[in-house]
Amino acid sequence: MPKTADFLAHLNPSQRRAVEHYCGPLLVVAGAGSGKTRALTYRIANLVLTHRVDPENILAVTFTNKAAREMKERIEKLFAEREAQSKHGKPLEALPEHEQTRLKSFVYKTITKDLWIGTFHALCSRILRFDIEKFRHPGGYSWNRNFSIFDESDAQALVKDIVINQLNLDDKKFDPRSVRYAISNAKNQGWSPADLEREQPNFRGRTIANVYAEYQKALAANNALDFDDLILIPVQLFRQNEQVLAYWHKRFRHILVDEYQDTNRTQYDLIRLLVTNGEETENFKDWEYRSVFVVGDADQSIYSFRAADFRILLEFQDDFGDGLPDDDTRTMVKLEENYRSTANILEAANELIENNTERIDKVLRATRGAGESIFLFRAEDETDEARFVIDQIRQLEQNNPELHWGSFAILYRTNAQSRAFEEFLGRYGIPYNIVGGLRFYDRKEIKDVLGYLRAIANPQDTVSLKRVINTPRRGIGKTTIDRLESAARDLDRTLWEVLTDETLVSTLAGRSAKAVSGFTNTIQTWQAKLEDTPPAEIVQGVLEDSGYVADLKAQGTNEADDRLQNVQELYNAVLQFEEENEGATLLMFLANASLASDLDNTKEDQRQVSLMTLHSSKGLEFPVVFLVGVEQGLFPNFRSMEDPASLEEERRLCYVGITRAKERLFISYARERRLYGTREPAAPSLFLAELPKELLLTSAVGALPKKLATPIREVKAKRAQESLLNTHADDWKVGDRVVHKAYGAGQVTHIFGAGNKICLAIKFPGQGQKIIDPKITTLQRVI
DNA sequence: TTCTAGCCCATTTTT
DNA sequence: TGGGCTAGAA
Repeated sequence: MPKTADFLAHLNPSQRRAVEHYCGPLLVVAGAGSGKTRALTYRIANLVLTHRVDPENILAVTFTNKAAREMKERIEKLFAEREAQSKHGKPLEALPEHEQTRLKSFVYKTITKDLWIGTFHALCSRILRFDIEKFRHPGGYSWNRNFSIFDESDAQALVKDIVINQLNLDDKKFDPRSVRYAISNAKNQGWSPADLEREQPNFRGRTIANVYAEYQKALAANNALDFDDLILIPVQLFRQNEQVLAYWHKRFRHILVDEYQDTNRTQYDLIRLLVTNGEETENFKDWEYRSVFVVGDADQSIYSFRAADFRILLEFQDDFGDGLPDDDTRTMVKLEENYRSTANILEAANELIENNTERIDKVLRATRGAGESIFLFRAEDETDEARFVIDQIRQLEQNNPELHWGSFAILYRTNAQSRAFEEFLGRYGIPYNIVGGLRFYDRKEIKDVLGYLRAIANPQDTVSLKRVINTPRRGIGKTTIDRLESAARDLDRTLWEVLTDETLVSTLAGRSAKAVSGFTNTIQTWQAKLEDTPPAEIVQGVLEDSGYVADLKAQGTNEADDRLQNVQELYNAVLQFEEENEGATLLMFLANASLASDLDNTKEDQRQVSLMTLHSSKGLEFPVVFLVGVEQGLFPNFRSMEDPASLEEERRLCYVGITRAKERLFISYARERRLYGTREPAAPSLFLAELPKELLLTSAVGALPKKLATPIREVKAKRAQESLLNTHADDWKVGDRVVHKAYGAGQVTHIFGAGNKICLAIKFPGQGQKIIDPKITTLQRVI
């Protein structure tokens, strides 16, 4: 029998309840830093080990590739560790390298390979590769399994073309961007064009619905789906085809959803359909060998502008759960113990978020000491603010050997704020990394190469075809393309069909005709090899045959060199993909690339200061955090100040920012700020007034403190000293709250001995009573 | 077909 | 302030 206790022993009682949950619904309300990933991974392990659930029957959904990858890695490690213990009686680390590798690959083959862990989009695209040909669109459109996935800019371009060229609308009134936004929103609510029209029966609503209908038609003509379709189409398919739904319902007996507060209506529908096999939730009772386990934190819901709706989380109890009050319910667990931040930081976060009305009551409990005060700095302007922040970083780094550049993060509301900080970081030669910004797969050269690959895999993809038909320049200009396209329209054929029709092409001017057939030959050559050629070989061949690399080399500029390097990087990514996925096809690589956010988000650099928006910081933690630009109009942003719901979201964003900090938190605001070229006076954010005054250390009249009051090292020394002094019986009394390094928070229940020779009995929730000598073990008091 | 001056605009963005 | 896009020139 497996020793289940081995990995459950480290859990606190709430975590344990979550991890040991077997069948039925469970909502895990997981505060920041409360060990939510741990609960998820341990539960999966527990399902497999204790309840003998077949890994094939487990579906775990995340929102980011990074979260999915982390979960996979942690589960793999958990199992490998267990194997090492049971086979060798040693921890994994203690085994020789080759044995570690052998165990890991054994675990992969027998367990993790069969788990479905991934983002909503990746999982849905996998389902669609099986079943999209069974989907019946009401407009009669159809897709095949080679479908392309259009990214945001492809989608945007398509909408723009429809608004301006097809429907001849005024693009001032119907800004393609906001039209695209409205369409995306409709899809995320699960609305068809007709539904959208019903929801908004005015001229604007009708017009947008019209664009939506045309847009969907165009997507189908390209055999393409946008990100929203990847979720919406499976939902529609499940609703119209009982067999298909029954298959997946039977397959996914245990469904886990991470970041549940970020789900939108369509994603919720997908989960609900899979769980209940299409039945209404209130009628669904058949929980035998079946569960839905969702983890989230309404206080960290910051993506409502992406149609995320945290009310879905708030409604879970009425929806799947028993609906009983918090104290009696068996379908909700709260993880409130925070293992990340000092008590001061947590108290500030708790006080701030109390000002929100729409939430589940929850208070983060500290398991660590009070820590330092939060430092509030008033800067003259954005330059002064940057100077302050960089000064602090330099001093802290110098005075604290345990801190390195990677220990610091500068968090801001808008990307535009990064400039001033970059300047000062550059001036002092401090390495830094801006998280976000232009993504690898959004680079022009990468989109070009992927355009070729998509055109090969899916020739109906006219958007990709047009992207590369004259890249590099091969003399197929606008007029030629226009003529080909209008021929396609007249004959009701795709552009590709026209391009490959020799008779039609021969009507073009001689030079153009030759260029076109040269291009189509290249594409056709590789299409023929698509099935039985490894993707890397196709990529290399296309790069050569198309002249893309040759063209970049010929340019010889620095910019072209950079592009070449990125193309090389993409090639490496294909190779790596082949290595990691046995029998990988080009189609698989393309799906992966369309859904990947970045290549290098794997490496977390220890040697660079991180700069990022508050949104990007969710899920991360840093020893020292600078929350900058905390001013009215900037944060909260002026667009959110009128509407109470938006203001609450800004407050949650602030809450996310504060809870990123482990040891020290600095908050700053400026008296005036240059925005878009003009200087504007600025006022401190209302969020500052909501923080407890006694936790804030403020700079007097904005003067720069030369040195930090107490660098971390000194604080640590001081704490150690305090604990040494605390050895007199008089210093302790029953009821004192303390924090122990390994056991966490606890309370003194007995004091033994007298004078200098004492020891304490301390009760740690979930771990029983321990006898501790405060002279030997460092204890931190909690006030 | 390609280049460039000037115009407009401006949160956040897991996929 | 600066990046992206368009209209007009080369």
